[in-house]
Amino acid sequence: MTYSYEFPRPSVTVDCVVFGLDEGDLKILLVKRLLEPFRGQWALPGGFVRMEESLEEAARRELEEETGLSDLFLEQLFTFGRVDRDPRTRVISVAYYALVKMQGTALRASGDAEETAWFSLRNHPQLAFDHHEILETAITRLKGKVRYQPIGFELLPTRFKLSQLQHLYEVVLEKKLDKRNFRKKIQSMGLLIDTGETEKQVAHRAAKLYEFDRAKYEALVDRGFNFEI
Amino acid sequence: MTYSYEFPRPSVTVDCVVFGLDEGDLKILLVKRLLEPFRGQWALPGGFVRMEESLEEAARRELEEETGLSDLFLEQLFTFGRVDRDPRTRVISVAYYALVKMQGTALRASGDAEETAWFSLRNHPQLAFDHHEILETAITRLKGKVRYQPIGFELLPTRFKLSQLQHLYEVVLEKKLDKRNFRKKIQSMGLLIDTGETEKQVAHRAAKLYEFDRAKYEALVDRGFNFEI
DNA sequence: GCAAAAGTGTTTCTCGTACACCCATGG
DNA sequence: CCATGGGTGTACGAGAAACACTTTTGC
Repeated sequence: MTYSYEFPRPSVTVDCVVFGLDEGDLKILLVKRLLEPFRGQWALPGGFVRMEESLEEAARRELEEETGLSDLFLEQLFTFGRVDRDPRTRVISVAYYALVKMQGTALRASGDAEETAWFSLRNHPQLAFDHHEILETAITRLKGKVRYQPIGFELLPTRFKLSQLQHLYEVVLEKKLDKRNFRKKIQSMGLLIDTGETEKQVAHRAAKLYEFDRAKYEALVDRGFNFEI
Repeated sequence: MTYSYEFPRPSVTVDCVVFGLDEGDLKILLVKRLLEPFRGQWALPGGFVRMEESLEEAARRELEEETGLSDLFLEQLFTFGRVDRDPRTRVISVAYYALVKMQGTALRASGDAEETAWFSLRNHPQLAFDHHEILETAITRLKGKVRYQPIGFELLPTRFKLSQLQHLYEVVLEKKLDKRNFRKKIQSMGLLIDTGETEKQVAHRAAKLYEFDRAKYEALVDRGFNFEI
């Protein structure tokens, strides 16, 4: 081994911003820390990257350990490396963001988390480390990306109503959308499968339920299609 | 210190994809490695992150040391962390991409680089490590970003002709653009300063020279303006 | 006077936007 | 029968796309 690999090494962690949609309210998942530093404070789920796993594997493992969540949409966000971002030693954090179908998903706190809970996006406790900055970066990314890639569906149940889809965009983009124009646009893409089902037992006309047609989307992308809301 | 900081630590490097525009041809900057592994092979400029510098500082320092370039547009790209991406030990690389005004910029090889040179984007030597993957990621990012942010100007001299600007977009986006429509669109944004100067000594009608109006762009962004080509 | 690049307007068509009423269902 | 959310069409205007000729300059 040459000299170069013997530079002092920073610690490397992954941290995850997990978004969920709860009856039209955008939420994030936080864990209460069991360990120092910031013991007892709320923070993003995350932890140290092990030598035998990739960064994404580390993120998925930590999410599973601390919150019980698995199989969710996960994408790398940004790597945070300010020298003093951890009060004890040099720690570089590779941040990810995740989207989860909240309805019917139970949380389980364990690992380095004392407690796990969902918080409303604009009403959450103060966060440990520079996690507030990570969160802001994730929100910006989500708002930017949701318009150009069909990732919003990751926040909805597999079968959903058009009004749920519209509401999702309204919440994420923070602006009202016109119902007829929204429906016209989304339907014209031809990416929704009409399941033939409707909602049940509602005190008004029952809505049709749709599914996102992932296979068709991927075929269209190959032909140069660009999703855009 | 708690147990957690005593996990084995990976090495952390930064690697930079440096783009330049040379008479209408998109180029990247490579260095020939002085050290093992991959000694004598071409690679992206980069190196180990030191404990007392941030990631971006590390990227700028390595670029300065290995190529002599400073003060260029630099933005974080992606972090590569496959377990076996370095044959010797675990190395996580935070990749950046940079844009440089090539005309009038001289290179200087030093540091861990035996030699430094520009290569045409689609005709370059095989690269060390997973640097080919990093390069492809950078190209995709550049193509995606150049249409929505005025970063193309970073590749042109401070004063430029409209035809140079159009040519830049044609090269990066890999498609021909209509001259009249391009000029109409770019001029309608009101972000170009007419310097009153023209090119000199050319065997045809002399072109007007423009500068990008960064201050005005930033003011417009604050009012919700979106750059788009 | 010719080669070479600069510069310039109009028409057509697509797509985004604005906008209001009837329908189905449960209580 | 009423409250609640579901579902539908059209007219207008802005901006994208297509397209060809004249101007300036050096040699």
